[in-house]
Amino acid sequence: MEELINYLLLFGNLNQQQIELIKNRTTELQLKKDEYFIEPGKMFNHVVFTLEGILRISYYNNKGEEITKYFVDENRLMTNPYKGEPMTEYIQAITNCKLIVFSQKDWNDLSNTIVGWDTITDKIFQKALVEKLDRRSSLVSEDATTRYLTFLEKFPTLANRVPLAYIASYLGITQQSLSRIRKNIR
Amino acid sequence: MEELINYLLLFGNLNQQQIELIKNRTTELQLKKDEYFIEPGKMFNHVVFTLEGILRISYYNNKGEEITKYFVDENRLMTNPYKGEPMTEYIQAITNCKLIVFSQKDWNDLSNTIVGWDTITDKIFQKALVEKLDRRSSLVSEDATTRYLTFLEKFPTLANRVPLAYIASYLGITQQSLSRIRKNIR
DNA sequence: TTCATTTTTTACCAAATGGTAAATAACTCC
DNA sequence: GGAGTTATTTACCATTTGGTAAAAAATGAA
Repeated sequence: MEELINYLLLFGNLNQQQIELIKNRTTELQLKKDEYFIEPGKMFNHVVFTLEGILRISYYNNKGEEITKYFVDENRLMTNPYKGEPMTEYIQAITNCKLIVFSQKDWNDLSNTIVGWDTITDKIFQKALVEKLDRRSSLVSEDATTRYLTFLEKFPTLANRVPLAYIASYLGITQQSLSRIRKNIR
Repeated sequence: MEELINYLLLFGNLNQQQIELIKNRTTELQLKKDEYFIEPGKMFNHVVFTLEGILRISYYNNKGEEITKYFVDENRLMTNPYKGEPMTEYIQAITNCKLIVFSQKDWNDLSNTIVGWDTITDKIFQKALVEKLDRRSSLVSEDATTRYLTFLEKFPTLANRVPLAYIASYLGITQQSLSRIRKNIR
């Protein structure tokens, strides 16, 4: 809970009263390892903050392969960027997760009550998007080994907590290749 | 000019008075083919709308290769997502360009004068980011031929107007490979 | 612990892509 | 139009990565 408040405070100011308003609107949700939180076709207009655990966002490409688009680790705010449209992606818990979930109604209430709420949270969402774009972008021009090394740099804590197959899929290589790369770099 | 207004109106309402305010704040800028508009290290807190021509956003990776991160074609609003920080990327005109440029001051004035300005423009910037992320993301898991076919689908008008080397760089392949792919798919 | 299941590693060969180099084509500037 | 420049294509071979298959290791359940 405090984690969320501290995170929000990095992007703007909130007084004690506003912080109480926020706390009153939060719901905790636990997910078990491997559990799918959201699947394609479902509406998802909630906002989620990750207290513990790792989420994986994935989809099936037109070759029928399941592609990991990105991971969401602890202390991140996430939402459906195509708000109002059915999800096209899966959200899956890779580990046991503890989440804070805002319903669309609660989120709107906060938006209407707290001056600057949208400014703060839009800043957060935009920053997350820009970072994701940069990471995904740099992968395109790198060879497989460099992709993995970059991944280790950017997400040093994820490598041991995420199954190899998901990392390989995120990097756009086969798991055999990633296994070979792991061997070669040590 | 009308193009910009029509574009903005796709994302929210503006009355005639507000439209006049916007028009009064616009400056036109022409760029010649191959001219660099912005280079790394420079501050760029402007907002640009593309009336005519194609821009290319690029950077040097750590192997010293110049990577094309994305193209900006006609009728798009663009800005530096790392506002306040020096640019890390180049913005180059690939063709002769006619742009509308808002200075930071003019932009802020609009933001302070027009109710809903930030809502409209943030929506535009976020949508652009989400689309870029999706496109870049899908490239990661595709082979070279599929990358090019996807590119043709998404940007049918760009293929003939952008030099092959830039497209290859955008797709993360060599220009020789792209040339070979072009031959094979006809 | 033991067995069954899942994950990761390894091996081998085929296919795709990269790197170097040169030829051809297209474009620019006098 | 012609010379020089730049962009694109082609060829050849080396290297990387993928696909199939199987072995080894790790994990989980009884």
